[in-house]
Amino acid sequence: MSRLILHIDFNSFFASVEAQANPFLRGKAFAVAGKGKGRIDREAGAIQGRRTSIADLSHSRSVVTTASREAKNLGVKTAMTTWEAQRIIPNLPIIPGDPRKYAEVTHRFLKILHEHCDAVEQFSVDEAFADITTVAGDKFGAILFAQILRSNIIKSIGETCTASIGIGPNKVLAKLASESVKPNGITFVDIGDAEIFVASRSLSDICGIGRRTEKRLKSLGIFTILQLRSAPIDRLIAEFGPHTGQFLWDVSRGIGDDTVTDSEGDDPKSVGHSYTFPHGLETENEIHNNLLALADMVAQRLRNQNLFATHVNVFARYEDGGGSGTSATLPEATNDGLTLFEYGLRSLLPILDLDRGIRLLGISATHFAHHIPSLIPEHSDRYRRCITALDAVAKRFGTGAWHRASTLNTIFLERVSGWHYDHE
DNA sequence: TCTGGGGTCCTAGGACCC
DNA sequence: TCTGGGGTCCTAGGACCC
Repeated sequence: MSRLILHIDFNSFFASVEAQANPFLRGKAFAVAGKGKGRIDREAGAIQGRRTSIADLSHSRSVVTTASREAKNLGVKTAMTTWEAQRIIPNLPIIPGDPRKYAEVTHRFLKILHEHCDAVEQFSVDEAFADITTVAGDKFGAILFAQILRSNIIKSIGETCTASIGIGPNKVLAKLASESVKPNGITFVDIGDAEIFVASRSLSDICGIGRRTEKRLKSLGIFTILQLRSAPIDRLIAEFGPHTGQFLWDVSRGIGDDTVTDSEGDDPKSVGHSYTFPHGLETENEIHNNLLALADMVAQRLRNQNLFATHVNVFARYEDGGGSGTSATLPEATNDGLTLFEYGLRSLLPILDLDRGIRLLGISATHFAHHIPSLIPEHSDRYRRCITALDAVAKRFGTGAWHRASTLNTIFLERVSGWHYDHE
């Protein structure tokens, strides 16, 4: 028997939440920018930077995270630079993103889903899958369920936060369905109509077919779902590998993964931060300071979630668009910023080409172990007490409330915190 | 067409172990 | 010492998502 999988997707999520919080924004064109739209932290708002300055948001490389519906109608798009957006709509209000606020709303809608569904899988800040097979029973039960869900969300979150809901026999179809009636619709795809429904969409509509895969398919003479359906499985596997090849063959027939893995209580797989500088970095000293500041932010979040990492990844992007990256295994699981920084820097420096100008630096911690390392010989009690106190400060005032003195004279900190230092 | 910042998963070769 | 096969870890890179 086929399952009933529901996908819910909020429309202009960050903008809707901002409009809910501030009635003056309702019905107006505006954009949210500044903080990334990533998978959120389980403990709400850990990356919150309360001091985000307007200067930060209008620097030439910052982009629009979400545009309000009114702004979208006038041509503002996600991922457009704020500079471009304001060229389209002069004086377009740019609201600094507030992860803490969004995480709170995410928490609320996931809670509603959890109350009624067997399994709920969070897909991003504003999207989730839910298995409603037993709770809904059949097509009519499913549509009724979606309608009740929507009214519960409006009651709990507010009327500006509208969502599209898609229901289908698997996750790919449910997602495709929720996208087919974008603002505020409910779409049901029966398993019997799956092949016809998929064929009515284009290749790039499929979650899992990105720019590259679409281009490669086109180079093989495959431009539509129907053409994809007639491609032999051997050929797809030879071209894209066993995993993607099988996925493509399946998806063209409306076949897909129907297992909703409950993500409640899951640990993240990685925790990282990166930053794009307004000007390329050219000295080892600048690399040092910025990487340490980023490592401290990562470590703080690890401690917040009681995670200990055994691997660290570091990466850089150059002014010319190229990049370098590497990873290192740590001798022992840690959540200390200095340790992440030291191992990260040690593996990054040899492969870094300073002459090309560093436009972005990033560091992330992975491979988590939950147990507390047996001993941390290199750190004194005093150091640990100090870190504990600083974590308390960060928890209260947000990441960015404190920084090491050695990292103070960096471009990155000025941007993140809004502080300005006299470089003398 | 990468503008950014946060993630996930897969592949593949080499080292190393049994 | 080499024969073989299987497994895992490590690193690097690619593709995708919002």
